Amino acid sequence: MANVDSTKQKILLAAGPIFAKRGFRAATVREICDAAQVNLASINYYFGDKQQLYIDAVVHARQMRAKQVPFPQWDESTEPEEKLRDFIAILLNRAGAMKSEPWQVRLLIREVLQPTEACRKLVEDYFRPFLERLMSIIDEVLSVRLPEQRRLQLAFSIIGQCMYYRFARDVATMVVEEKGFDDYFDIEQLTNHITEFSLGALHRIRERSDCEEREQK
Amino acid sequence: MANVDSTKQKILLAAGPIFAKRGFRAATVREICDAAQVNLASINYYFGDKQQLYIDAVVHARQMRAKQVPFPQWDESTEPEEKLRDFIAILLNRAGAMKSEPWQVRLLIREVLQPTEACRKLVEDYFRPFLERLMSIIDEVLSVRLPEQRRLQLAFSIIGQCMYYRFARDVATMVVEEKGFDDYFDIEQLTNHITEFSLGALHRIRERSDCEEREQK
DNA sequence: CTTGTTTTCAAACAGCTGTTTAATACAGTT
DNA sequence: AACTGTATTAAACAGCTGTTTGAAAACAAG
Repeated sequence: MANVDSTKQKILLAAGPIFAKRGFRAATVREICDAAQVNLASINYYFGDKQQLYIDAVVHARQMRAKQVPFPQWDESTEPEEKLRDFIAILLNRAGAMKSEPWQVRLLIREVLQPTEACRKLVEDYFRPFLERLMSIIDEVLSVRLPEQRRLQLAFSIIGQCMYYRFARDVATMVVEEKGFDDYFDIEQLTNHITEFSLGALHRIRERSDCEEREQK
Repeated sequence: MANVDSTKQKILLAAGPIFAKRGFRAATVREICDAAQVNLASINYYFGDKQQLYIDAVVHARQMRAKQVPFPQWDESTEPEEKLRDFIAILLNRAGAMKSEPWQVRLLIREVLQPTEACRKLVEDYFRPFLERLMSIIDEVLSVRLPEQRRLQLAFSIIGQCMYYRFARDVATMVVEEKGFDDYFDIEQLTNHITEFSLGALHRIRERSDCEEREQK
């Protein structure tokens, strides 16, 4: 039953890349069954219908991806600036910025751009904890805890910079393809740039908040 | 022939919102023809096939959107920081950040995320000039012209912050919906935040580049 | 082996898809 | 009034879609 070669498992493994490549609608059950080398009726037998197979495939992809790029172990001596750099590198890596990403990412991105029923779990189990972790790093960098909406805006500014290279990758590549793009837009370079850019902005905010405190006194 | 009520025009106007809502594949010629109140065969008669209608609809959407949110007139006395703020506001407005956007935007976003044949023109006529304009503003803010790849990275960091609120809008809304999101994430607030964040980062870069110049001397 | 259950299979189904066709209606011209 | 090129229409077409079906096969338990 729980064998990795079981029909249900074969379907689930074959469905992920195909849903990722074509999207829910364009992916056909015949293509999935051909790839899984199972009979056409198997999807309905094991999953009920195509939609339920899709939901299961998304959940499965998230579980796989969470293990593939784990967070490092930080101790108390780790500087918050160092944590921020790690976080940005992880986000760029998980998102597969500026390079062909694994199918799991493509499947998750589809849910971000056009959420279906599969998305709510995704947010609660995956995105929200991710965001909270970033916001606490921001707190450390700033040495103060700003109001909630400010923390969110700052976190979104950092996430936005990273995810842009995934969302708009094709267009960005087209725009600058003749300028020797590849050399300067690998993940390491992007990590350096986004970390520097964001730390510059955060330190500027800290300085100003220090000034305001002094003025109020 | 060129009447706005001509059959071809009716099809083009009806096709845009439907392609935007459903995507190329899920949109059906029957739905478009019903909405346009024309016969089923009219699309093939005037456009050849469904794909050509889609390409024409994308081009049409771009032309409409370019007029809807124009750039302001800047003179020589306009501060570069002011230009940057205007630019960010325009980008957020054009992208329809954090609110239901016009169908033209939705159609263009589809091309950014998954380019088809219609995308190349879009890049050359629309995105590339937009990017160049931003990079020249960055030059003004920094008072120096950095190497090309640095200018690009900086521009992408600013565009990425803005476009995040369009790309990940649904997820972002879900993540923070219970926190009184709406009040702090309208376009004006976002313009203030992203401008401040980006200027902080840019000014920090300018200071450092000044230091490096001084060290080299 | 026999029985009962689960799994697999080829075939068919009903519905929707983009496209084509041939007949018709409508202008403008001679 | 007859002709002509264009525009519209209802109908049909061929193909693909997800799903269902009923029987065959495989399997496990007694």
